[in-house]
Amino acid sequence: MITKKAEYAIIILTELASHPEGTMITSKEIARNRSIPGNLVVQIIASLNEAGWTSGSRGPTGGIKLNSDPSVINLRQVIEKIDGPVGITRCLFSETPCQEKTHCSLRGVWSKAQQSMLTVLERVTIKELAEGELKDD
Amino acid sequence: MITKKAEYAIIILTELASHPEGTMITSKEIARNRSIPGNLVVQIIASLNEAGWTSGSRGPTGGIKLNSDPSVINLRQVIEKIDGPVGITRCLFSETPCQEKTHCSLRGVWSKAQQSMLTVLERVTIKELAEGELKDD
DNA sequence: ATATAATATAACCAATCTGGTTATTTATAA
DNA sequence: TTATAAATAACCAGATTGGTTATATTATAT
Repeated sequence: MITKKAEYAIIILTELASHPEGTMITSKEIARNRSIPGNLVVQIIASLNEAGWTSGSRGPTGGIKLNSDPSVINLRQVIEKIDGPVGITRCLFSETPCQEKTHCSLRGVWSKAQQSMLTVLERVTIKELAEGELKDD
Repeated sequence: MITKKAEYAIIILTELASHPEGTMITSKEIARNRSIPGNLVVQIIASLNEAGWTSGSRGPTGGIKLNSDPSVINLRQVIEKIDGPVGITRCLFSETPCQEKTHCSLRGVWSKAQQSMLTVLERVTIKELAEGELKDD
């Protein structure tokens, strides 16, 4: 399952993308605007920084700003950065197919189903999400 | 994540489908043939019985037999019988969208991604899996 | 009848994962 | 030098998973 932390990460990036380019906002503001526990925001942003998508500056007037063009960050990337590799079954985590049968038909099915899901997630960017929200604010 | 029990359930049905129609095999045989812990097989078959796909008869000469045409059992059905409703995110388990924004763009994305995955799983039947195995036995 | 082989049902359990909380440290502006 | 904010790390309770164990029930073979 895609974790709530990954979902929060997407929401945090969307929040950042919904402010004018280069703007800094504090993690506290993000937490308040999006109803995410404050300390979790900080924790998640650490990963987003690691990916290079965001960066923070400390002290008063400090905050977080978006470093990357939100149109090039897609949801799969964010999910995998936070949760690690996606796998809809345990089977897909093992490098090699189990050897129960010479060829396990199931593995191919899992793989296809998962790829189908990931393709949808790859095609949605943070920018699109941010724009999608504007429509009904 | 699709649990190992659901995967086992599919494998058990495939094993049953790979024997001549009407044949009974014991849960112990299934366990041995497919390397599944014996007691788990019994546990899982209870659910398969409940769905009407299989039934057991007790005593010596007893065993399990497939009641349904394996070409009408698809993987989504089996997974949902064992694991309950599928949800790739917590969000999709709540009946109503959260009200953070008037319209949450994310929910639609999750839903589309999940549906895409489920469609693949719906299109694969137990019969196809059983036939797929024959190719390289 | 009775022992045996099989399904059926239920309770239990250790390990892992999740969604947090708490505490501490570091940097910076005023 | 003090307040504010990010950064980092450790901890934790509850849920889920993938089993195991124990016991009851039923049907057959002898």
